Amino acid sequence: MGNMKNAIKTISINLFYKKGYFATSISDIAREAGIQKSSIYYHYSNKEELLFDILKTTMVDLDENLESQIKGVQGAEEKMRAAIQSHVIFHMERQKEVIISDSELRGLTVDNYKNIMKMRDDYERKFQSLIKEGIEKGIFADMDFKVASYEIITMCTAVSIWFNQSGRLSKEDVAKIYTDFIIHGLKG
Amino acid sequence: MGNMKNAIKTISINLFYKKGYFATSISDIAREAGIQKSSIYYHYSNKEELLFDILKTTMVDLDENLESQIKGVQGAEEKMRAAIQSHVIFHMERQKEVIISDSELRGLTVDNYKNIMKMRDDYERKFQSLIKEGIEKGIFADMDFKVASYEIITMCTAVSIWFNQSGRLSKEDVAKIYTDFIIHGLKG
DNA sequence: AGTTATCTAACGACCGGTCGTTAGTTGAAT
DNA sequence: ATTCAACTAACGACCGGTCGTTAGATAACT
Repeated sequence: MGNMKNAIKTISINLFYKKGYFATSISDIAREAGIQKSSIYYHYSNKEELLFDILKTTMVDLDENLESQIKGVQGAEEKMRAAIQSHVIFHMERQKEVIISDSELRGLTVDNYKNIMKMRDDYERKFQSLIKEGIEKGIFADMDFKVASYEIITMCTAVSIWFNQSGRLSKEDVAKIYTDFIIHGLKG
Repeated sequence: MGNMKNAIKTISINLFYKKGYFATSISDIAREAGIQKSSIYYHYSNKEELLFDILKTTMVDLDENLESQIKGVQGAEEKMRAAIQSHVIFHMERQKEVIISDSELRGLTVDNYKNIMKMRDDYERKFQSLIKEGIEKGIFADMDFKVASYEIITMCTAVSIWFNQSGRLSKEDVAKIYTDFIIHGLKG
Protein backbone atom coordinates (compact mmCIF):
# COMPACT_ATOMS: atom_id res chain seq x y z
CA MET A 1 0.00 0.00 0.00
CA GLY A 2 1.07 3.56 -0.63
CA ASN A 3 0.34 4.29 3.01
CA MET A 4 3.45 6.24 3.86
CA LYS A 5 3.36 7.98 0.50
CA ASN A 6 -0.13 9.12 1.30
CA ALA A 7 0.91 10.28 4.76
CA ILE A 8 3.76 12.26 3.25
CA LYS A 9 1.33 13.93 0.88
CA THR A 10 -1.14 14.84 3.62
CA ILE A 11 1.60 16.13 5.89
CA SER A 12 3.02 18.18 3.03
CA ILE A 13 -0.38 19.73 2.32
CA ASN A 14 -0.60 20.84 5.94
CA LEU A 15 2.94 22.20 6.04
CA PHE A 16 2.84 23.88 2.64
CA TYR A 17 -0.40 25.51 3.72
CA LYS A 18 0.93 26.64 7.10
CA LYS A 19 4.48 27.69 6.21
CA GLY A 20 4.60 27.79 2.42
CA TYR A 21 6.43 25.54 -0.02
CA PHE A 22 9.86 27.18 0.12
CA ALA A 23 9.81 27.62 3.87
CA THR A 24 8.96 23.96 4.37
CA SER A 25 12.00 21.68 4.32
CA ILE A 26 12.14 18.00 3.49
CA SER A 27 13.33 17.58 7.08
CA ASP A 28 10.13 19.18 8.36
CA ILE A 29 8.03 16.72 6.39
CA ALA A 30 10.13 13.74 7.46
CA ARG A 31 9.96 14.76 11.12
CA GLU A 32 6.16 14.88 11.03
CA ALA A 33 6.06 11.55 9.22
CA GLY A 34 8.42 9.99 11.75
CA ILE A 35 11.03 8.95 9.18
CA GLN A 36 14.41 10.19 7.99
CA LYS A 37 14.45 12.86 5.33
CA SER A 38 16.29 10.62 2.89
CA SER A 39 13.40 8.16 3.08
CA ILE A 40 11.15 10.73 1.46
CA TYR A 41 13.16 10.13 -1.72
CA TYR A 42 12.01 6.55 -1.91
CA HIS A 43 8.46 7.83 -2.51
CA TYR A 44 9.12 11.07 -4.38
CA SER A 45 12.15 11.68 -6.54
CA ASN A 46 12.40 15.33 -5.50
CA LYS A 47 10.62 18.10 -3.65
CA GLU A 48 8.95 19.55 -6.71
CA GLU A 49 7.36 16.23 -7.63
CA LEU A 50 5.65 16.29 -4.26
CA LEU A 51 4.28 19.77 -4.89
CA PHE A 52 3.22 18.82 -8.40
CA ASP A 53 1.40 15.74 -7.12
CA ILE A 54 -0.64 17.94 -4.78
CA LEU A 55 -1.44 20.56 -7.41
CA LYS A 56 -2.33 18.02 -10.08
CA THR A 57 -4.66 16.04 -7.83
CA THR A 58 -6.40 19.22 -6.74
CA MET A 59 -6.99 20.41 -10.30
CA VAL A 60 -8.23 17.01 -11.46
CA ASP A 61 -10.64 16.79 -8.54
CA LEU A 62 -11.84 20.37 -9.09
CA ASP A 63 -12.56 19.69 -12.73
CA GLU A 64 -14.29 16.37 -12.10
CA ASN A 65 -16.38 18.07 -9.46
CA LEU A 66 -17.53 20.73 -11.91
CA GLU A 67 -18.35 18.22 -14.64
CA SER A 68 -20.37 16.00 -12.34
CA GLN A 69 -22.33 18.95 -10.94
CA ILE A 70 -23.40 20.55 -14.23
CA LYS A 71 -24.06 17.26 -16.03
CA GLY A 72 -27.74 17.00 -16.91
CA VAL A 73 -28.64 20.48 -15.65
CA GLN A 74 -30.90 22.37 -18.06
CA GLY A 75 -30.85 26.11 -18.81
CA ALA A 76 -28.02 28.63 -18.85
CA GLU A 77 -28.87 30.19 -15.50
CA GLU A 78 -29.30 26.87 -13.74
CA LYS A 79 -26.05 25.54 -15.20
CA MET A 80 -24.23 28.67 -14.03
CA ARG A 81 -25.75 28.29 -10.57
CA ALA A 82 -24.55 24.69 -10.43
CA ALA A 83 -21.06 25.70 -11.58
CA ILE A 84 -20.74 28.45 -8.99
CA GLN A 85 -22.00 26.19 -6.22
CA SER A 86 -19.59 23.45 -7.26
CA HIS A 87 -16.62 25.80 -7.31
CA VAL A 88 -17.45 27.55 -4.05
CA ILE A 89 -18.16 24.39 -2.07
CA PHE A 90 -15.02 22.70 -3.38
CA HIS A 91 -13.00 25.71 -2.22
CA MET A 92 -14.52 25.49 1.24
CA GLU A 93 -13.96 21.75 1.54
CA ARG A 94 -10.43 21.68 0.19
CA GLN A 95 -9.15 24.98 1.60
CA LYS A 96 -5.54 24.01 2.15
CA GLU A 97 -4.97 22.42 -1.24
CA VAL A 98 -6.57 25.23 -3.23
CA ILE A 99 -4.63 27.86 -1.32
CA ILE A 100 -1.42 25.98 -2.14
CA SER A 101 -2.56 25.75 -5.75
CA ASP A 102 -3.01 29.50 -5.86
CA SER A 103 0.19 30.54 -4.15
CA GLU A 104 2.89 27.98 -4.86
CA LEU A 105 2.96 27.79 -8.64
CA ARG A 106 6.40 29.40 -8.52
CA GLY A 107 7.74 26.17 -7.10
CA LEU A 108 7.20 24.44 -10.45
CA THR A 109 9.67 24.15 -13.30
CA VAL A 110 8.53 24.99 -16.81
CA ASP A 111 6.99 21.69 -17.91
CA ASN A 112 5.02 21.11 -14.74
CA TYR A 113 3.94 24.74 -14.70
CA LYS A 114 2.60 24.49 -18.24
CA ASN A 115 0.81 21.28 -17.35
CA ILE A 116 -1.09 22.91 -14.48
CA MET A 117 -1.74 26.13 -16.41
CA LYS A 118 -3.32 24.19 -19.23
CA MET A 119 -5.76 22.57 -16.80
CA ARG A 120 -6.55 25.99 -15.34
CA ASP A 121 -7.20 27.46 -18.76
CA ASP A 122 -9.49 24.57 -19.70
CA TYR A 123 -11.40 24.98 -16.46
CA GLU A 124 -11.71 28.73 -16.98
CA ARG A 125 -13.01 28.21 -20.52
CA LYS A 126 -15.87 26.12 -19.19
CA PHE A 127 -17.09 29.09 -17.20
CA GLN A 128 -16.65 31.34 -20.21
CA SER A 129 -18.81 29.00 -22.31
CA LEU A 130 -21.57 29.12 -19.73
CA ILE A 131 -21.47 32.92 -19.69
CA LYS A 132 -21.50 33.13 -23.49
CA GLU A 133 -24.45 30.76 -23.63
CA GLY A 134 -26.39 32.90 -21.17
CA ILE A 135 -25.64 36.07 -23.11
CA GLU A 136 -26.64 34.53 -26.44
CA LYS A 137 -29.93 33.32 -25.02
CA GLY A 138 -30.61 36.77 -23.58
CA ILE A 139 -30.64 35.51 -20.00
CA PHE A 140 -27.52 37.45 -19.04
CA ALA A 141 -26.80 41.04 -20.05
CA ASP A 142 -24.40 41.68 -22.89
CA MET A 143 -20.92 41.93 -21.41
CA ASP A 144 -17.25 41.03 -21.77
CA PHE A 145 -17.45 37.31 -21.01
CA LYS A 146 -13.74 36.95 -20.31
CA VAL A 147 -13.65 39.64 -17.65
CA ALA A 148 -16.89 38.24 -16.25
CA SER A 149 -15.23 34.83 -15.88
CA TYR A 150 -12.29 36.39 -14.04
CA GLU A 151 -14.66 38.25 -11.74
CA ILE A 152 -16.57 35.10 -10.91
CA ILE A 153 -13.71 32.64 -10.58
CA THR A 154 -11.43 34.87 -8.53
CA MET A 155 -14.15 35.87 -6.11
CA CYS A 156 -15.35 32.30 -5.66
CA THR A 157 -11.81 31.02 -5.25
CA ALA A 158 -11.20 33.43 -2.39
CA VAL A 159 -13.77 31.79 -0.11
CA SER A 160 -10.92 29.38 0.66
CA ILE A 161 -9.13 32.22 2.42
CA TRP A 162 -11.83 33.58 4.71
CA PHE A 163 -14.28 30.71 5.18
CA ASN A 164 -14.29 29.22 8.67
CA GLN A 165 -15.63 25.66 9.00
CA SER A 166 -16.90 26.32 12.52
CA GLY A 167 -18.13 29.83 11.78
CA ARG A 168 -21.52 31.47 11.66
CA LEU A 169 -22.38 30.37 8.12
CA SER A 170 -22.72 26.90 6.60
CA LYS A 171 -21.16 26.01 3.27
CA GLU A 172 -24.64 26.03 1.76
CA ASP A 173 -25.34 29.51 3.17
CA VAL A 174 -22.20 30.85 1.57
CA ALA A 175 -22.86 29.11 -1.74
CA LYS A 176 -26.34 30.65 -1.85
CA ILE A 177 -25.05 34.17 -1.14
CA TYR A 178 -22.37 33.89 -3.80
CA THR A 179 -24.69 32.38 -6.40
CA ASP A 180 -27.33 35.06 -5.96
CA PHE A 181 -24.80 37.89 -6.02
CA ILE A 182 -23.21 36.66 -9.23
CA ILE A 183 -26.46 35.90 -11.05
CA HIS A 184 -27.64 39.44 -10.32
CA GLY A 185 -24.33 40.75 -11.58
CA LEU A 186 -24.69 38.72 -14.77
CA LYS A 187 -28.30 39.68 -15.41
CA GLY A 188 -27.42 43.36 -15.03
CA MET B 1 19.26 61.32 -0.11
CA GLY B 2 18.04 57.82 0.48
CA ASN B 3 18.74 57.04 -3.13
CA MET B 4 20.31 53.62 -2.68
CA LYS B 5 17.71 52.68 -0.08
CA ASN B 6 15.03 53.48 -2.59
CA ALA B 7 16.78 51.47 -5.29
CA ILE B 8 17.01 48.49 -2.93
CA LYS B 9 13.30 48.76 -2.27
CA THR B 10 12.36 48.93 -5.94
CA ILE B 11 14.66 46.03 -6.82
CA SER B 12 13.20 44.00 -3.98
CA ILE B 13 9.66 44.64 -5.17
CA ASN B 14 10.60 43.29 -8.59
CA LEU B 15 12.40 40.25 -7.21
CA PHE B 16 9.82 39.40 -4.55
CA TYR B 17 7.18 39.63 -7.26
CA LYS B 18 9.10 37.49 -9.73
CA LYS B 19 10.61 34.84 -7.46
CA GLY B 20 8.85 35.25 -4.13
CA TYR B 21 10.19 36.51 -0.80
CA PHE B 22 11.76 33.28 0.46
CA ALA B 23 13.26 32.39 -2.90
CA THR B 24 14.89 35.82 -3.16
CA SER B 25 18.21 36.11 -1.35
CA ILE B 26 19.89 39.22 -0.03
CA SER B 27 22.66 38.40 -2.50
CA ASP B 28 20.16 38.56 -5.35
CA ILE B 29 19.09 42.03 -4.30
CA ALA B 30 22.65 43.22 -3.79
CA ARG B 31 23.72 41.89 -7.18
CA GLU B 32 20.96 43.84 -8.93
CA ALA B 33 21.79 46.96 -6.94
CA GLY B 34 25.48 46.61 -7.81
CA ILE B 35 26.64 46.54 -4.18
CA GLN B 36 27.79 43.91 -1.69
CA LYS B 37 25.13 42.11 0.28
CA SER B 38 26.54 43.37 3.57
CA SER B 39 25.84 46.90 2.39
CA ILE B 40 22.14 46.10 2.35
CA TYR B 41 22.34 45.94 6.14
CA TYR B 42 23.32 49.56 6.36
CA HIS B 43 19.89 50.50 5.00
CA TYR B 44 17.77 47.71 6.42
CA SER B 45 18.56 45.87 9.63
CA ASN B 46 17.28 42.56 8.31
CA LYS B 47 15.43 40.94 5.44
CA GLU B 48 12.03 41.10 7.11
CA GLU B 49 12.28 44.86 7.65
CA LEU B 50 12.65 45.22 3.90
CA LEU B 51 9.51 43.17 3.28
CA PHE B 52 7.64 45.06 5.98
CA ASP B 53 8.62 48.41 4.47
CA ILE B 54 7.11 47.33 1.14
CA LEU B 55 3.90 45.99 2.68
CA LYS B 56 3.40 48.97 4.96
CA THR B 57 3.88 51.53 2.20
CA THR B 58 1.47 49.67 -0.03
CA MET B 59 -1.26 49.52 2.62
CA VAL B 60 -0.84 53.19 3.56
CA ASP B 61 -1.05 54.24 -0.08
CA LEU B 62 -4.06 52.01 -0.70
CA ASP B 63 -5.90 53.49 2.24
CA GLU B 64 -5.03 57.09 1.39
CA ASN B 65 -6.17 56.41 -2.14
CA LEU B 66 -9.56 55.20 -0.94
CA GLU B 67 -10.06 58.13 1.43
CA SER B 68 -9.20 60.71 -1.19
CA GLN B 69 -11.52 59.14 -3.76
CA ILE B 70 -14.66 58.88 -1.63
CA LYS B 71 -14.18 62.22 0.13
CA GLY B 72 -17.00 64.55 -0.77
CA VAL B 73 -18.95 62.00 -2.81
CA GLN B 74 -22.66 62.01 -2.03
CA GLY B 75 -24.99 59.00 -1.89
CA ALA B 76 -24.40 55.38 -0.93
CA GLU B 77 -24.28 54.06 -4.48
CA GLU B 78 -21.97 56.77 -5.73
CA LYS B 79 -19.66 56.32 -2.76
CA MET B 80 -19.53 52.58 -3.40
CA ARG B 81 -18.77 53.19 -7.06
CA ALA B 82 -15.92 55.50 -6.08
CA ALA B 83 -14.56 52.95 -3.61
CA ILE B 84 -14.63 50.11 -6.15
CA GLN B 85 -12.99 52.25 -8.79
CA SER B 86 -10.31 53.38 -6.36
CA HIS B 87 -9.53 49.82 -5.28
CA VAL B 88 -9.52 48.33 -8.77
CA ILE B 89 -7.39 51.03 -10.35
CA PHE B 90 -4.88 50.93 -7.50
CA HIS B 91 -4.56 47.18 -8.01
CA MET B 92 -3.90 47.66 -11.71
CA GLU B 93 -1.35 50.41 -11.14
CA ARG B 94 0.55 48.76 -8.32
CA GLN B 95 0.31 45.14 -9.44
CA LYS B 96 3.62 43.90 -8.09
CA GLU B 97 3.30 45.40 -4.64
CA VAL B 98 -0.27 44.24 -4.04
CA ILE B 99 0.57 40.73 -5.21
CA ILE B 100 3.45 40.68 -2.72
CA SER B 101 1.09 42.04 -0.06
CA ASP B 102 -1.30 39.18 -0.72
CA SER B 103 1.18 36.35 -0.87
CA GLU B 104 4.12 37.12 1.39
CA LEU B 105 2.49 37.83 4.75
CA ARG B 106 4.06 34.62 6.02
CA GLY B 107 7.42 36.34 5.88
CA LEU B 108 6.43 38.58 8.79
CA THR B 109 6.96 37.91 12.47
CA VAL B 110 4.06 38.37 14.89
CA ASP B 111 4.26 42.09 15.61
CA ASN B 112 4.69 43.15 12.00
CA TYR B 113 2.00 40.71 10.93
CA LYS B 114 -0.46 42.18 13.43
CA ASN B 115 0.42 45.67 12.29
CA ILE B 116 -0.44 44.90 8.66
CA MET B 117 -3.52 42.87 9.55
CA LYS B 118 -4.92 45.77 11.57
CA MET B 119 -4.60 48.04 8.55
CA ARG B 120 -6.32 45.42 6.39
CA ASP B 121 -9.18 45.07 8.85
CA ASP B 122 -9.66 48.83 9.04
CA TYR B 123 -9.71 49.03 5.27
CA GLU B 124 -12.19 46.18 5.02
CA ARG B 125 -14.47 47.84 7.56
CA LYS B 126 -14.71 50.92 5.39
CA PHE B 127 -16.25 48.83 2.63
CA GLN B 128 -18.57 47.19 5.14
CA SER B 129 -19.78 50.59 6.31
CA LEU B 130 -20.58 51.61 2.75
CA ILE B 131 -22.56 48.40 2.21
CA LYS B 132 -24.45 48.83 5.47
CA GLU B 133 -25.30 52.40 4.58
CA GLY B 134 -26.67 51.31 1.21
CA ILE B 135 -28.76 48.57 2.78
CA GLU B 136 -30.18 50.90 5.45
CA LYS B 137 -31.15 53.45 2.86
CA GLY B 138 -32.85 50.76 0.78
CA ILE B 139 -30.52 51.29 -2.17
CA PHE B 140 -28.93 47.85 -1.84
CA ALA B 141 -30.83 44.63 -1.18
CA ASP B 142 -30.84 43.21 2.32
CA MET B 143 -27.84 40.89 2.62
CA ASP B 144 -24.95 39.72 4.77
CA PHE B 145 -22.72 42.79 4.58
CA LYS B 146 -19.61 40.96 5.74
CA VAL B 147 -19.77 38.28 3.07
CA ALA B 148 -20.61 41.00 0.55
CA SER B 149 -17.44 42.87 1.51
CA TYR B 150 -15.37 39.70 1.03
CA GLU B 151 -16.96 39.12 -2.35
CA ILE B 152 -16.20 42.64 -3.50
CA ILE B 153 -12.71 43.06 -2.09
CA THR B 154 -11.37 39.67 -3.14
CA MET B 155 -12.69 39.98 -6.65
CA CYS B 156 -11.37 43.51 -7.08
CA THR B 157 -8.02 42.58 -5.61
CA ALA B 158 -7.57 39.83 -8.18
CA VAL B 159 -7.40 42.24 -11.12
CA SER B 160 -3.75 42.57 -10.09
CA ILE B 161 -3.21 38.99 -11.22
CA TRP B 162 -4.77 38.99 -14.66
CA PHE B 163 -4.70 42.62 -15.80
CA ASN B 164 -2.27 43.35 -18.63
CA GLN B 165 -1.13 46.96 -19.01
CA SER B 166 -0.73 46.56 -22.76
CA GLY B 167 -3.82 44.45 -23.22
CA ARG B 168 -7.15 44.94 -24.95
CA LEU B 169 -8.81 46.86 -22.10
CA SER B 170 -7.87 50.13 -20.42
CA LYS B 171 -7.86 50.53 -16.66
CA GLU B 172 -11.00 52.62 -16.96
CA ASP B 173 -12.74 49.93 -19.03
CA VAL B 174 -12.02 47.34 -16.36
CA ALA B 175 -13.09 49.63 -13.54
CA LYS B 176 -16.40 50.26 -15.29
CA ILE B 177 -17.07 46.55 -15.82
CA TYR B 178 -16.30 45.73 -12.20
CA THR B 179 -18.31 48.62 -10.80
CA ASP B 180 -21.41 47.77 -12.81
CA PHE B 181 -21.20 44.06 -12.02
CA ILE B 182 -20.91 44.70 -8.29
CA ILE B 183 -23.62 47.37 -8.10
CA HIS B 184 -26.02 44.97 -9.81
CA GLY B 185 -25.01 42.27 -7.36
CA LEU B 186 -25.64 44.62 -4.45
CA LYS B 187 -28.99 45.89 -5.72
CA GLY B 188 -30.17 42.30 -6.17
C1' DA C 1 17.10 -14.73 -2.84
C1' DG C 2 14.86 -10.69 -3.99
C1' DT C 3 12.13 -6.81 -3.01
C1' DT C 4 10.53 -3.04 -0.29
C1' DA C 5 11.06 0.49 2.83
C1' DT C 6 13.79 2.48 5.70
C1' DC C 7 18.23 3.83 7.88
C1' DT C 8 22.95 6.43 8.64
C1' DA C 9 26.16 9.44 6.87
C1' DA C 10 27.76 12.64 4.11
C1' DC C 11 27.95 16.13 0.11
C1' DG C 12 28.46 20.81 -1.87
C1' DA C 13 25.90 24.91 -2.27
C1' DC C 14 23.92 28.59 -0.34
C1' DC C 15 21.63 31.11 3.30
C1' DG C 16 20.99 35.42 6.45
C1' DG C 17 23.75 37.91 9.13
C1' DT C 18 28.17 39.92 11.59
C1' DC C 19 32.66 41.78 11.74
C1' DG C 20 36.34 45.07 11.35
C1' DT C 21 37.77 48.33 8.08
C1' DT C 22 37.88 52.24 4.89
C1' DA C 23 37.13 56.26 2.06
C1' DG C 24 34.57 60.40 1.60
C1' DT C 25 31.63 64.04 3.72
C1' DT C 26 29.99 67.24 7.12
C1' DG C 27 30.03 70.55 10.80
C1' DA C 28 31.55 72.56 14.81
C1' DA C 29 35.69 74.10 17.53
C1' DT C 30 39.97 76.02 17.43
C1' DA D 1 41.56 78.46 7.51
C1' DT D 2 42.61 74.32 9.74
C1' DT D 3 41.78 70.59 12.57
C1' DC D 4 39.28 66.76 14.09
C1' DA D 5 35.59 63.96 15.49
C1' DA D 6 31.36 62.06 13.95
C1' DC D 7 28.66 60.30 10.36
C1' DT D 8 27.54 58.01 5.86
C1' DA D 9 27.96 54.40 2.80
C1' DA D 10 30.09 50.89 1.36
C1' DC D 11 33.64 46.90 1.25
C1' DG D 12 35.19 41.81 1.52
C1' DA D 13 35.93 37.96 4.49
C1' DC D 14 33.74 34.97 7.24
C1' DC D 15 30.36 32.54 10.49
C1' DG D 16 27.22 28.74 11.91
C1' DG D 17 23.58 26.61 10.08
C1' DT D 18 20.31 24.57 6.78
C1' DC D 19 19.11 23.15 2.36
C1' DG D 20 17.94 19.37 -1.22
C1' DT D 21 19.96 15.41 -2.64
C1' DT D 22 22.83 11.05 -3.06
C1' DA D 23 25.14 6.61 -1.75
C1' DG D 24 25.34 2.65 0.53
C1' DA D 25 23.95 -0.33 4.38
C1' DT D 26 20.30 -2.78 6.73
C1' DA D 27 16.27 -5.05 8.25
C1' DA D 28 11.80 -7.11 7.44
C1' DC D 29 8.72 -9.42 4.56
C1' DT D 30 7.62 -12.44 0.39
